[in-house]
Amino acid sequence: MNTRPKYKTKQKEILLEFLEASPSPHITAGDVCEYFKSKGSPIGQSTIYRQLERLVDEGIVNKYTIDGNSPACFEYVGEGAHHEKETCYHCKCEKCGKLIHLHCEELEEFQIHLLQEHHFKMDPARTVFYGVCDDCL
Amino acid sequence: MNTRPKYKTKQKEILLEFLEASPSPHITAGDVCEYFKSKGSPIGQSTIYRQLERLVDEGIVNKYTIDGNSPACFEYVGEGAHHEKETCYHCKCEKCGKLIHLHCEELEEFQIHLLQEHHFKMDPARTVFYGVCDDCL
DNA sequence: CTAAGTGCAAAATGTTTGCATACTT
DNA sequence: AAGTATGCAAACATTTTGCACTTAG
Repeated sequence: MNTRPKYKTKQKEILLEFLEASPSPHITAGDVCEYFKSKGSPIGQSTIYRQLERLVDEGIVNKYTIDGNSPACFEYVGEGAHHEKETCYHCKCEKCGKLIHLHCEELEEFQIHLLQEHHFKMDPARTVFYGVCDDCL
Repeated sequence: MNTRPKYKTKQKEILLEFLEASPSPHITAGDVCEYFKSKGSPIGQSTIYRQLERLVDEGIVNKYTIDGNSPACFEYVGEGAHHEKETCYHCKCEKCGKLIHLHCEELEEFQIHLLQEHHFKMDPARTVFYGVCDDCL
């Protein structure tokens, strides 16, 4: 986990710029690669993966694992936003495969309950609720 | 998702037997393959994957995604799990891998909230909370 | 100059698939 | 006989890695 950046590079800069400009929680590494490829590949694929991983370590970007086989999703949250931004939770429909992301006060409360009563610190970025969505019910 | 079994095969039978005998929540498809390979390969890899997937659909086996890159874990829960025992929820520690089973009133309430406010019917048998356990905190 | 970062192509990983064969009913 | 399931090996998709090269400090 020794991933503190030492040098400031062009690649890192434009990657961050891009993420900041498209703060979707559902950007995959592949999406990023594709985007930059279409722009004349100013960043290579390995660098994208490596920088993304680093940004996750730094807490500037969140990584969500929706399901084991699909690619991981990344969400830009920014430097300062650690406490300001609401956590994004995920529900995945087992019927149609749709991914729902939601912000939920009750869930945040439950998380606290889980920690206080069950001594388990849940990680919302890794936890996905499986079930059946509205449309499929 | 048409995966209801039609024929009863030898392979399916011994796979189920094996899972039932080792009800660990940390068995991966690879583990199963390895095991059967060491037994003279009475089941091929594709069959293992295909049957496992089917068992998950049938609710006889649970599948956990620990993190996008590591292999999925399977847990035998058996036929009866669907037909209402007490609802059991799972928390999985990302540090030590421990699986915690818990019964929780708040969580059941939250489930109702999820259904009523967010129109999502969560399936507790398939949902695992990932985070960090007491010991590892 | 040195350490850190990059890019390529190749490897690793875990899982799925096409197709001919074999088994269930 | 007809419909399923199997096994192999090859295909896949995503991510990681080895190594020579470039760049920031």
